[in-house]
Amino acid sequence: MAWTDERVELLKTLWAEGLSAAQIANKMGGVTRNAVIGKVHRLGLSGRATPAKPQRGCAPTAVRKEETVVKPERAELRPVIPEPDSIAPLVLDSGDKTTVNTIKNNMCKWPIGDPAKDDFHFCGQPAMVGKSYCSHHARMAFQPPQRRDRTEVRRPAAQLERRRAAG
DNA sequence: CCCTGATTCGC
DNA sequence: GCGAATCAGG
Repeated sequence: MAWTDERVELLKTLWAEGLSAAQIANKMGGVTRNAVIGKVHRLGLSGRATPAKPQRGCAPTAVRKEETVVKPERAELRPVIPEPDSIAPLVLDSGDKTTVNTIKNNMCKWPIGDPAKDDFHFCGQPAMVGKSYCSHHARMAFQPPQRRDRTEVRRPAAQLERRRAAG
């Protein structure tokens, strides 16, 4: 399937409409979301409605606004990568928060805060049946095994073989 | 696991 | 120029 003028127009239109690359690819047919994204890039349409995102590589450097970055004490928000059934034992006594003593079997056990501190608690959202986390956190917990170290993942030789096998 | 866009690089 | 594979993040 080639990118005819009409198809490019449609692409630009849908992209401007706010549809995702996958949605556009699905609508147009004959192309995958990768093809759509690739084309979008070549057309210089990237960026769209996703401003607050430093692309990738986590190297923001400059571009800093003091008016939005205000964090006096950030001691919480620290996923410690727990295990589905063995959250580290910890103190309790809090009442309001979903602590180790108030959490139920059907509540999300995603830890929030530092297990060594008093404000440690759990997500507490309704967890999926048979799971220990809510749908959102359940996905987060599965991320690790996918990719972790990537010092030399861009090895041409490694990709080369993959290319020839699938390409 | 599902998804999103971003990037690379052989073709 | 194209787009699969992959990355990075949610």
